[in-house]
Amino acid sequence: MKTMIASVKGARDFYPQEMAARQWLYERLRKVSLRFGYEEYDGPFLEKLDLYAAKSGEELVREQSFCFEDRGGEMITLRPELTPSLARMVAQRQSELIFPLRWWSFGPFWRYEKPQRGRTREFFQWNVDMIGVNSPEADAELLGLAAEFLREVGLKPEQVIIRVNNRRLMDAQFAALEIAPHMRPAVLKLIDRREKMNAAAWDAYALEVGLSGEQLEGLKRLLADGDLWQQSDDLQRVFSVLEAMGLREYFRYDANIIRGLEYYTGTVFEAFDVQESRAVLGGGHYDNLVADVGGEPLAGVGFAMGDVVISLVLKKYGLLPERWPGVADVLVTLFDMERSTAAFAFAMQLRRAGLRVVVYPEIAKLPKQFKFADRVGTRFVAILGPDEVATGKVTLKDLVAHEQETLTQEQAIAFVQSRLGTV
RNA sequence: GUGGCUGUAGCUCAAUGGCAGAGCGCUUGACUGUGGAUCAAGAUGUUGUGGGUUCGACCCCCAUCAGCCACCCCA
Repeated sequence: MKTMIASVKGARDFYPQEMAARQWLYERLRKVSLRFGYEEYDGPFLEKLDLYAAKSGEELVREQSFCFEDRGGEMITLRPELTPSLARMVAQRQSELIFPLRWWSFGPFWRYEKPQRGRTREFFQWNVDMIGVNSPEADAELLGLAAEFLREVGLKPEQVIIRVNNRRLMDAQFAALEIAPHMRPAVLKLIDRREKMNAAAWDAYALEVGLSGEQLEGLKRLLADGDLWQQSDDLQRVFSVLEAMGLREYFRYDANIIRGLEYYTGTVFEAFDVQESRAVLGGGHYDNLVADVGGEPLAGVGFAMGDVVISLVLKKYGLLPERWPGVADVLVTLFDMERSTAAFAFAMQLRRAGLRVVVYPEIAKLPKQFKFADRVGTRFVAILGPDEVATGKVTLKDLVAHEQETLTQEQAIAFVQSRLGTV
């Protein structure tokens, strides 16, 4: 084999089989998005570096995104996330858009990270946002949409659970523990890291952050309290709506859910594969989406889901279809040179009747042509040999039913359509 | 960005420092107008890449690339 140029690190090839899986996923999330009245949109794949520098940490952008200088000397970034583009798009037309708006998107993103299982440098992400509203009911709708997607793809609450918390609730609890406001970001980070450290190391880390022993004990009590949500009016209303939607079983209150992002101000949530505690999707409520890019403050709620982890999870639970429908319904064989024009003509009739048809592209032995049909998964094989052409007929074999009949061409079309259930 | 494990046929993997193999898949035939099954025969490798040690390297050493695992991060 000649030397081959390797693909870019962390990028994936989508062979037809993988493309079918991607399309399958897209169709399902699209279906759920539309069912809830969300409109599809997209931003540009290229953005100015400044757009992200304004919001995210500069270091993150510089070290974890693909940046380059264009010919005019401008720093351009392959979009690492959609939210800043969304904020700009909303701000640009803030006075003419109808709020609350419900938008969703599915497209490629790039992050310059070290690839490993479940993490690639090029990935697809589903983004769903409701903007211009500030209510627990809006949060609940979006949570419900996320859960409905899980249900739609066949994931059960025992497999993937959505853990929910609320930043304001946590803030009130911190105040009750007399944790000073300036320490709260560090405490949030502390909580975020809890599941990744052993208990003793975490305790030490907590004291290092500046918590007193008493505060640490209080914090632990708080994190273990599964009923804490009852002290939050927001969460009571969120869970009540989810209950009414019949999706309550997908959700669990968990004080450990914080989310790294600074702009979340209210309800936050993360869906996890229960077995591996791997994050499948995440999001939350924000008070101010567009002010950083020059608009008037707007509240909203949104979440994002990458295609990589959800695909791994679906595959693990056997929910990704293994076999995709074959590329065609009918293979028309070529018998010999003299009979080939009849084959091409018949194939065209089948296509005009709405069937997916391939003609074997060279004259070959019938066993070879049948084998090809079997392997690519066409259900029917049509033969126009000397006998058929002489009588204006066609022999049609159903490879699934192991039956064949010699019919007129009109009968043959009807035969295939009825067996495929397309009529 | 840090540390670790792994890289051998299209795929999954063997091979004590001494002739590079198996299963699956693939090609052809048994079968000149009929796929899957069976049987037979056949093809396929610069052992990721580049150096080094050695009489001799898939094996040992160094570097590099890629994948995986744990950190980091997770917008």
